[in-house]
Amino acid sequence: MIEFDQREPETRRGRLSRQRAERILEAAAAVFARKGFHQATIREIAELADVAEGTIYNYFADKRDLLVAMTRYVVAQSASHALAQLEIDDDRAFLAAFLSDRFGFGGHNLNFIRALMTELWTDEGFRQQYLRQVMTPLLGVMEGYLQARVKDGRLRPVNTHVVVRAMTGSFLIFLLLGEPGQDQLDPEISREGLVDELVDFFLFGLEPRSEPVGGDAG
Amino acid sequence: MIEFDQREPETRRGRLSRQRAERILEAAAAVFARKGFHQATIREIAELADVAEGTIYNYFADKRDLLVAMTRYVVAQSASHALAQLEIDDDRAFLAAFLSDRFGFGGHNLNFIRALMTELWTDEGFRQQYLRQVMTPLLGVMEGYLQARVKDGRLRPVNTHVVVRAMTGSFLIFLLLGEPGQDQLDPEISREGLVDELVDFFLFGLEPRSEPVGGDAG
Amino acid sequence: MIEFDQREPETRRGRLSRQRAERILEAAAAVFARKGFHQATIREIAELADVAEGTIYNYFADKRDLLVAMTRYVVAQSASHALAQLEIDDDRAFLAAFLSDRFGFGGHNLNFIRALMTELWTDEGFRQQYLRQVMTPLLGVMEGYLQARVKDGRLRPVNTHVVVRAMTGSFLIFLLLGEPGQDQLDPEISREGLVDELVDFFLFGLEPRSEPVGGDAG
Amino acid sequence: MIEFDQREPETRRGRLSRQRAERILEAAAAVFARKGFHQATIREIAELADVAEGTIYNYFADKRDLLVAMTRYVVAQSASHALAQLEIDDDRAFLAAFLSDRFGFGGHNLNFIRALMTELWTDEGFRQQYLRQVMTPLLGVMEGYLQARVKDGRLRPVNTHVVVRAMTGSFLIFLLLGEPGQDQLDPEISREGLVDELVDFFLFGLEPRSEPVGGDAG
DNA sequence: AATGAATGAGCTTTCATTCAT
DNA sequence: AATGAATGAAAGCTCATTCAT
Repeated sequence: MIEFDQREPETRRGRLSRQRAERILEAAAAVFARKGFHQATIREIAELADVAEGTIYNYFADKRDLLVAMTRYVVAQSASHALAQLEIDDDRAFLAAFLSDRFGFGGHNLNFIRALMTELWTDEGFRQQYLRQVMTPLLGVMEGYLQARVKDGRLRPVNTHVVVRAMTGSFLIFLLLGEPGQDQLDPEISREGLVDELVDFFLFGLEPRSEPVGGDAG
Repeated sequence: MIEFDQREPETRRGRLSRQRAERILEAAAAVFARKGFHQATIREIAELADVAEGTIYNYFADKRDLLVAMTRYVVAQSASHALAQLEIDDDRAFLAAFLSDRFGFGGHNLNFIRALMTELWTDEGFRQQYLRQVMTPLLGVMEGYLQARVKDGRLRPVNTHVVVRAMTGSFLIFLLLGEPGQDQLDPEISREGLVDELVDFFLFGLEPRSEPVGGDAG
Repeated sequence: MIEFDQREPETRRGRLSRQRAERILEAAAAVFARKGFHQATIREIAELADVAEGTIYNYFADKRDLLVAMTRYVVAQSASHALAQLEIDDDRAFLAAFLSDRFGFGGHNLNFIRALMTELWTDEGFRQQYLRQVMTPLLGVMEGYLQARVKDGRLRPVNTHVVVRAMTGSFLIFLLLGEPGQDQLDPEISREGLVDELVDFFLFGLEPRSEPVGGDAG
Repeated sequence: MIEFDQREPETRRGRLSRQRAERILEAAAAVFARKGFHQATIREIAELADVAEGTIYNYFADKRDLLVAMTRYVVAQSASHALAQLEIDDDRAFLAAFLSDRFGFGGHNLNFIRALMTELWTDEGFRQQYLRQVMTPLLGVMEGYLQARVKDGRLRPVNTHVVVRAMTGSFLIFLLLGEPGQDQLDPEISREGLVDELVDFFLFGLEPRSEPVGGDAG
């Protein structure tokens, strides 16, 4: 399902091998998601992928490597899609579409994200790797977008580095605390409502608008 | 540092016993922080606390109980302090003080918070317990504060439930990604700079101010 | 309840001390019986005896010693009583009374006997000690009785050593397999029926007798 | 020595695997016998079987399962053989042969029997299982034999249920107390002497017989 | 003499990883 | 390349025993 950037004609061997690797990755995603990294066992992943345990070690160095590879695999599935919205011109529409998309992805991959977050907080090496290879590029694209808007004067001059991360955190915490519809959150807010509120907050902040703000607020 | 609500003169036994429990809790905090819950071993905690492994089980039922007790212990150290800033009247000053305080706490307890976050994402039971007993009350106070300000007309009418969580997420992600001064973040931003940027963002949002914005943006 | 062979006037100290030892022994009997030797814990025995764990070690060298002492204590409670039947002159009546008494004791102390048998089969040292100190004397009395009867010509000349043990084994196995009234054994046999059958078997064996015996005894 | 009901040619894998399982079972028998169930450790069994600890868990679910499997294994070695003597027509000869055979088996498997008896007295579940699956069928065959002889008038009408168990107990106790040749028993009695005495006792009982018995103890 | 907190060896069991086939 | 049996290092936890009070 994922596209590796290779064009050369694959050998039969190579194709089978790649398919097998993907089966393992998908099994890993499922099991890591269901159990978390430490609770997941190689045996269970192997069973789900319908390969022998030893086979996994022909494709991945060790369990941790499998987590990293799996993460890249899953993220790759969604990244391009996620960034497609950057075409949208209207800020409000763009933010809403982007957040909705991310919540959709998060909802469908909640368990996976949990496994990911767990290791992210725990394993320094994995965190460095993930941040550098996955997070920073993704955030970078967002930053570029915002910077362009700032330059155009369509957005306030803000530190895009900070703002992009703040928005990301605002999004992630709802995955941690529970999305709308789950008992943790005010049950009256739908996902759309949540997205709208967040977009409002991102665009306008807390201060009253429309009337000139008093000098003391500065 | 923690206050047990007892006034009676402690027996020598009781004092030693309490000190020992605290030594264990502090060792647990350190090891859980360094390794995460699953990676941490009772043996290592015992060694750091300079106590036999079995002794830990005289004070805590099992490993999970130790995590829960440790969490309460650390959280108790900071909660009251954190809410003292609610007295500040000026919004910008209040938010800045609050965030600074939280970043200060987060910086000093980063490892503990990591251990906490790890389990929060992983363990459903622990998450429920923590959210209900610690997070919700804390967020509730913030919500109350915001609601009052909204009522006064000093803040826009926003869904405080959402906004409080969004702000919390914006804060937490910098603990995950690394605060200013660490290599992950633009090294030119100081903590104060970060706090200022965040406060700006919280108060004003992304939209240009001072001039009326076109109706379509609303 | 047990008589230690001491006549000297006990000091208050001594009396309290003896009572305490007996409380421990009785608690030990109860717990060993309920759980078996290895499953039983010193803590549970201490709790039941209402003493501290350490106190037990003031009276008994270690856990095994407690088992041995407890065994002597329980056996002593019944030995003299058991041997009182030796006065009975009629062989059938004697055997029946003796067996009934032993089954009665066994039924009431089944759990204790189980704990005892377990260790008897397992622990060579304990077995030697028990056999020499408890079993051999008891069996010796029985042997003496039989030998006297043989000398009188009222019983066949048999190897009393073997016969006494054979009879004992015949008795014990019903404690292992379950006495009448329990599901393992033919439920139609009462304890009296069992005793009668055994006595018959002991006295007459399997061979048809050359002279008619009372019709019902067959 | 045991017969698995398979005819297909074994694979090399399968053969090695079976041999390994048997090595484990034999090691288990030895260690359980020496130490009893609770005292025995997986480590020791593994060492004796020259196998890693983990390997044992590839073949047996847990320690208790190993005990059960081991019991079946040992019992299977002897059951059919034991019942072969049922062909013998003469009662005395039959009983003597049967007892000799059982003592032979008991002597060679004394340690195993000890381990078995230990758990039999201790573990209710195991006892039920063992009695139902092993003991009752075995005793049942004996009962059938005796009943036939009673019907023929070649034996007294006795309650075969009771008598068979009584005889079994008479046999077992010598395994507990020690067979002839061991210090516990009168060292002058050989195993044959013991068997003869028991057979005598079983056939004739204690009562003087109506025909004059020779002056020697015969 | 009594206490019970502290001790730490030792237990069963799991599971990532290796490697002969 | 694929297999899966074998490995053995830990892990959490228990509990007989000690010893300062």
